[in-house]
This record gives sequence, C-alpha cells and structure tokens, in this order.
Amino acid sequence: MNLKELSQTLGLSQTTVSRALNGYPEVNGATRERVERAARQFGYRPNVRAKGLATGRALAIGHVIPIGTKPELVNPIFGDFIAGAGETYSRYGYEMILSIIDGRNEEAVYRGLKSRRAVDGVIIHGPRISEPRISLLQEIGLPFAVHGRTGHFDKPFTWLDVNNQEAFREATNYLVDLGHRRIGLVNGPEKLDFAYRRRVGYLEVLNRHDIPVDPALMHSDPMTEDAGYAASRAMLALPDPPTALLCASLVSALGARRAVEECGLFMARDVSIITHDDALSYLQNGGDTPIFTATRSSVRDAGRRLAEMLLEAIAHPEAPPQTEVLKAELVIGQSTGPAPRKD
Amino acid sequence: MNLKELSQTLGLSQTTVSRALNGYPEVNGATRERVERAARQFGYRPNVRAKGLATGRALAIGHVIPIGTKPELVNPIFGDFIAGAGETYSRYGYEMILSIIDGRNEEAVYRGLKSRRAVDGVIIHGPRISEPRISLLQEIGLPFAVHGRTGHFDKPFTWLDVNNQEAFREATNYLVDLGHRRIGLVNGPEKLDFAYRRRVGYLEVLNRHDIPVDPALMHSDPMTEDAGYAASRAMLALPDPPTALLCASLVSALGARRAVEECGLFMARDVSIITHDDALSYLQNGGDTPIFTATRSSVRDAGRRLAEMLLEAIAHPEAPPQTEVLKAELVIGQSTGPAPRKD
DNA sequence: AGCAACAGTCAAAGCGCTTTGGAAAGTGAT
DNA sequence: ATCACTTTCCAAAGCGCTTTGACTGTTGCT
Repeated sequence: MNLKELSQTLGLSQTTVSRALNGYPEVNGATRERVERAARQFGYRPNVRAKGLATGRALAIGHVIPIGTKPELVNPIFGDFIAGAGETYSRYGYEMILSIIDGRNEEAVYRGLKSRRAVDGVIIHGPRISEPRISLLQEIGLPFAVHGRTGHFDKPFTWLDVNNQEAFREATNYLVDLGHRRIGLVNGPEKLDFAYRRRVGYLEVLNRHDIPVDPALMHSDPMTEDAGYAASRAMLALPDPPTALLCASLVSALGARRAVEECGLFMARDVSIITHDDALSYLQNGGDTPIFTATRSSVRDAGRRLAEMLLEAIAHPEAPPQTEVLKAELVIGQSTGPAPRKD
Repeated sequence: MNLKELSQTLGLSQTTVSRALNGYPEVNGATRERVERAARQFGYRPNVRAKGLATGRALAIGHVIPIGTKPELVNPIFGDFIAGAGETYSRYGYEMILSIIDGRNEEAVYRGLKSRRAVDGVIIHGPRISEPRISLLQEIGLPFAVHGRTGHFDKPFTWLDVNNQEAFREATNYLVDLGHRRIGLVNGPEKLDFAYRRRVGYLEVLNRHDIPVDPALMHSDPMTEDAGYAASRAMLALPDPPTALLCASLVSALGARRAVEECGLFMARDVSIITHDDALSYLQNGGDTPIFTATRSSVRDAGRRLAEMLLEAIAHPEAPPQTEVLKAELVIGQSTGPAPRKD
C-alpha cells in the first residue's frame, strides 16, 4: 500500500493524506482522524526512500568503524554505545547505518556517505589526539558528533566525553591515600585521546605527591584481557613491583587479576586494582557489590545522549555546537586495600 | 554533483551516463571511459535514495537487536558477527542498518522494515528453539538468513550454524577420556537453540558412558562473567563437586575460573575447564598458546559467510535456500588435565 | 450585500535516479 | 541504392513521496 493507493481508497488527494499523517495544521480534525485510522488499518508506512528523496534528508545516522588487525576501537564498548544511540534513533524515527571498513580508506568512506547522501550525520568513535576526521568532516560539511574529545580545532564541534583526567586523578589519589607509592598504569592505546587524558590525571597525582614516575610502570596497549595480563605480569616481575594497578577497562582488569593471582598474590591484600568501568551490560563489575573498585560511567548512557546531541545539531544547523562532560563516579569494590607494609 | 549536472557537463544524456557507470553494454568504450573519468574527477556518487527509489531495491540489510533488561543476545558476539557481515556488505555495495529495539514490539519492527522498504533482507540473530520470527518473515515475504538454526518449519530457509551438538559431544568426550565423571555444564540460556543443542551433545556422551545425569550440574544462564562465576561457585560447593566444567563462552569461562580460584583450587589440576570460544577479536583465548581448552569457531567468519548467503538469496529469489554448518575445532589449552584421583 | 480572510482541499511539479521505447547513424549484404 | 541489422545514443516516463501555488467554500465584518 502506497500513498497513492491510500489516498484513492479514502477519496482524498495525496497532498491531504500526506499532510494528515505528518501533522500539518491545515487538515480538518475529522479528516485527519479518518486518514490515520485507514493508515493503521492498511498498515501503510511511507516508503523511506521516496520520503528521503523528497525531503532531501536521509533520516539516518552513520557510524563508521574501522576494523584493523588490532582491535583498537574496542568492540564491546562500541556494542553498548550503539545500543544507547539506537534507542535515541528509534525514538526520533532515525535509522542507524553501520559501515565496517578496513581502516585505510576511512576518508573515502566519509566522503562517500556525504556525496551519496546516505546519512544526515555521523558519530565519531575513539578520537585520537590528532584527529584527521574532524577537519575532514568540517571541510565536506557533514554534521558529526564526537564520542570523546580531542585537541584544538579552529571551529568548535559537538562532543560528549567522560571526565577521564579527573576520574583517574581521583582514582590515583585514592590509592595514594591508601599508602600506595608504586602504582602501575595499564592504560589503553595512548594515541587515543581518552587514554592520554587518563595518564595525565595519573601523572598529576604522582607529581603532586612527589612520587617518582617510573616508565616501567606505565603500559599502553589495546584493552584486551590478554594485553592487560601481559602488562601486569611484566610489572609484577619487576624488582620493585607495584602494589597497585590502574586499569583502563574491566577487560584489562580481568587480565590484571589473572596476573596477580598467577603470581600467588591476592588482590586487594597484596595488589590493589582500580579500573575504569564502562558499565557494559554483558560484562558487569560483579553483581550487587562491585568486585573492582572502579571509576564508573555508563557508555550506553553516553550513546543515548550523544545521539540526541547530534540530532539536535542537525535540526538546528545554525546553533553553536554543544559539548557535555559526564562525570565518572568512583565506586569502592573489593579490589583495593591499604598498601602492604614493606618488610 | 548529480547525474543531470554530470551529463550536462559531458554533453551526454542522463541515460548514457547512467548506463556507462552501471556497466551496461550499450555504451561505446570510449564514451564509458570519458564518463568514468569525469565521475571520478567530480566525485560523483549516485544519490542512494534516488537509486533505491528507481530500482525498488534498498541496497541495505537490516539487523534487529532486541535489548531487554537481560543481555540475552550477547553483545560481544554480536559485535564480531557484524564486523564480519559488514565486510561482505561493503564488498557488495550494501549498507547495514541496525535497529535497536526494546524487545516487546519485535514483530512491528520487522513489519515496518518491510512496508517502509527500508531493507532488502534481514539477518536473524540468536534463534530460539521455538522461533516466531521465521514464520513472520516468511509470511510477510521479507528475505532473511538465520545465524544458527532452529526447529522444523514447513518452508525451508537460509541458515548458517556451528555444529554445536557435535562440538560439545567432542568436548565432553575429551573430558571423559581424561577420567572426569562429574562434569558441570555452564550453559547459555537454553531457550536459545544453540545452547539447547550443546546440552544435547553433552548428555549424549554422559549417557553413552553411563555417567549419571545430575540436574545440579547443569546450569543455564546468560553468558556473563558474573553468571558463569555464580553457576560454577554453586556447583563447586556441592557435596560431590564437579572436576570439570564445560562453559558456553569465554566470558562465562572467565567467571568459572574465578570461582575455581576463589575456592582455593587450581584450574587444570583440580578442575578442568573447556569452553566454547567464538574467537572474538577483543577477547582472545590467550595469545600464542590457548589458555582454555576450547571448541573454537570464528563468529566473524560466520558473519562474513552468512551475509554472502543472504545476498545470494536476495539476488536469486527462486533458488532453494542454502544452509551451511561450520565445524568448531577442539583446541587443547592449559585448562584441562586428568581427573584428580579421589582419596 | 459585498468583500476580505481563512480553512480545507487539490493538481502538479520536483527530488535524482533507472529503464522503456525509440531514433539516428553506421555496417554489410543484396 | 536499398534493406536489415547493429551500435550508440536520447527523451520521457516512472519510482513514492513532499511541497508549492491555486482553488473552493465558509465565515466575519462592514
């Protein structure tokens, strides 16, 4: 059933039916009622392509995910993020289109999305410190919103981020207050902005307390269980091993815990662990009581919110870009304790 | 730049330009060359909506993901699957559209995709044993392909599955051969077809060896770390605890390992663990040598392949539906060993 | 009664593409 | 020179929607 058929059935023009269904004011209340009932009865839904062609809008938002050999843009986080964003999209009648690409021709993909009019905007995931995508999108004029933030650009843009720096400052502080002086950092890839910021937060606290910075205690790797394990293992094998580990994600922390236990040590008693926890739906930090002490911020909420911000920006192109910072909260779990006394 | 402008620039009709770019034979070689060069030069890409409207095809495949309160359709697996499928789509010029829905109105969503002509087909994830989506899609005539398989339907359909039953038979056998008699099953939700099949495989081996089936040794829960931990913990607390655990996923197995270690036991020596491993990119089963003995099958390969099968089915609607079974391979890791002697 | 204003409706144009049904030009055989 | 094809190109229709501009009655006001 298309618009033409529906309007013929009703004995009305396409114009009137279209207006009735799209909530335009110049339609009689009774007529609108009748049209809506008929549409429901016949299961009429406007053809999304025809609508897009006529309006010039795509009613779709793109997410471009480069998949290299290394899983840098961590998969599970992405899953939760789009779950959140998807909720927003369906609430606003938008569609989410996903492009999985092999990483090399990223620029071509964005240009393609723009010139084919495939989407009204895109969300940028995992911004690096130096982020070529932003200037590219500004140049070609494709609306976008960034999950995370990044260095200085001439033109402002829409973004949403967690207060990574502050969160890791707080976490490091918590450890220092517990008496820890040797604190290992199991960070994510530091060319990603959020990882960089976390290290800055960590270093700030060390400096403030005159704790020497030891490069051997700072690892930066993909946030996998395996890498978390390897980094922790390496640090625990040092002559002067850390008594606390600061991890970038729950997955890394699982690896860290494995390393700790494999060394015959006990978490919390011998080695404290704090991790950032993205509150992923399938990988939770324990049930009622958190296992790991963690800086927690729901990435799903972030998705929900950033999608709203992008739709907002598309609807009001003239408005100045919005930015928002989500505060991660420090939750105390069973993975931290006072630094063991040296003897 | 649109087709009209491009054709004017070239002094050709839209027809010829369109044909030249779409590889139709009735265009002079030289002309085609000229058109292609100009298209490249001006960055012309056909408007995807106009094209879809004109051809009646959407050039898009839908993935509908219900997100309830419980993460049943496990997130991380899904991530890898669509990464694989996405590779196929971009190779064939298709787009992937993702619908995140709240689970209650699934039927309405599929009907909507069909009537709005939003997609040319859909992929069905996580089929349950009794699967209403299949008859629905057959009824409304929306092409689909199923990741996994399920009970008997009058009309055949396209699916791709892992040989779950056989894989778990093999895994159980391996444990029995190692002398284990008390084998716990940390299964996924058994209303999902694959989990059901795995249990069948497990039970077959117990029966063949006259090992008594103990309901207390069979758990069926969402495949989270937490649930894996809880199930294992419960079984290890039994008066006659299992000496081996068979897990549904690597995430569950991480939980199982935590339970084992928390009981002061050693994996492999006291309790053997075998898990199914979906070869997820971000959560690998160890580096070079596998940590867990596992039945392994790449879910990303599955995505790649099933997407091909669906596109094939769409291109040839008259052909009989194809089905395919991927064989999971048993890889021996460090998590299994001979059953401890009772004394 | 006469006129402006307005509510309610419609026909038709247009979005950017594909595809149908020719037409013009070229080719070789008669 | 004529005919029968081919080859190469084109004008125009059509995909299903939105939106412009115009057309009817009604109503309200003088």
